[in-house]
Amino acid sequence: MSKTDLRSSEELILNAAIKVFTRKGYAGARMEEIAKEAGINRALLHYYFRDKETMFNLIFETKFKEFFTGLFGAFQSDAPFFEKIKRIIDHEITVLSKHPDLARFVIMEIAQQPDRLIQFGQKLGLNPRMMLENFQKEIQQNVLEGKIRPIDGRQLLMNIISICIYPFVAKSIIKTMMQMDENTFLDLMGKRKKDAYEFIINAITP
Amino acid sequence: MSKTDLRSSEELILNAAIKVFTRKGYAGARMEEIAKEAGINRALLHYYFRDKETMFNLIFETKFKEFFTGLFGAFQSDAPFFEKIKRIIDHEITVLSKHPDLARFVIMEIAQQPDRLIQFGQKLGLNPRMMLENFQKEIQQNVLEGKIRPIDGRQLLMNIISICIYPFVAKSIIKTMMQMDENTFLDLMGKRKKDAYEFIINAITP
DNA sequence: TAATTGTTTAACAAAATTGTTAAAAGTGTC
DNA sequence: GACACTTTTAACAATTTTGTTAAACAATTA
Repeated sequence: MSKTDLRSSEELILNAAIKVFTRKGYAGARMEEIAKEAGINRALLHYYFRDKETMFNLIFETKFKEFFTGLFGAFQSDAPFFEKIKRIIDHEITVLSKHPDLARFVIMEIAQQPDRLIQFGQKLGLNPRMMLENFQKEIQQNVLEGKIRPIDGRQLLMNIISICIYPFVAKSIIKTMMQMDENTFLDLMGKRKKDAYEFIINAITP
Repeated sequence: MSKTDLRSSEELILNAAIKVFTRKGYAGARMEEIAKEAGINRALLHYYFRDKETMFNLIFETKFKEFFTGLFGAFQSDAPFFEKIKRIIDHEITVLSKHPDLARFVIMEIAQQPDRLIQFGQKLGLNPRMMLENFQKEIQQNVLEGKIRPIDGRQLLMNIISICIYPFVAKSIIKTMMQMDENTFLDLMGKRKKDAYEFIINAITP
């Protein structure tokens, strides 16, 4: 393959590895399948990347960042409270619609090895604790000012996140049960940006 | 080991297999680890159960049933609408609090092989489609009667399920970020039965 | 053209994992 | 004690998966 090809082999391999790892997880992924998906042979995988674990860590770091960074950004924006909620919802649903296996992959691999959350969080300079504390303070503030009903900040936080992320994690179940194809599902998720926002706002306005 | 022991080896193996499979998934589970967890040797695994796949299918069927049957029951109870929602929430949070890996396991394995949902659903005589259709009709009815705000039944359904299940799927992330130990988490889930109910009711009452 | 880099092939080595077998010993039952 | 069933041991076979190597070829660059 010449250098004038649209994508270098390295890139082809990386994209293939992303597909296979995010679909199957570390334990279920096969180097052979990655090579096949990339349209090259197994030897070349090891020419560009040391081994399976190295490859996985590279991809996990990318996906970890993709999953958390934007979300943290939305949480930390200085928009008014309701607007901030809107941004969180829009951002999550937009990102997860584009990356079908992202949420499931990250959640599963952290469940397999919880210390990855600390490890990669530090590596990327994310501070989940401070972020959550600030958001909870903001909730408390709004409760005190009577702008929203009294509610445990942790529960509201979990509700917002759950409503955004769960449908993508359980996508195959939802699609089967509701008899939707991929496009119908994505369409429903598009509408969900508005629906979820209204649902949450109705739930918390006094 | 004598027959007077509290648990038979078969039972020990099964419980060990449940632990390992639900924690690691099919691909990540190791027969060796199951034997170790059961306190017996690998040969005995094959004495009682043909092979890994047979074992897995047995356990998956059990867990599939555990995950869906009670939930379907709650959906199909003939309680009034709000009471039904309350039962669904209570049931889900109670079951998932007792079986920490249940939701993640079932969701992940169905994501790996979506036809399992149809296959095991039929085997257990569950009819997800009819159940969902009935619940959505009930939502429509309540909307028409003005008892709840206008809402897409599919979205409300997803909201209820998401709020109940997601915290258990992402448990390790939530625990780390909110700096909770296991007991604190379970305590929060206990309170969540009431909190989630109020949140949802507030969201839908006009 | 020579040198460098990228790529394929094919064979193979090494490791991990699963599954099998036979022999012996333990257990309870008749 | 004879019998059937359970369990352990230990070795090993089979398979799958991962990783390595050397040789040849292709493409690019100096």
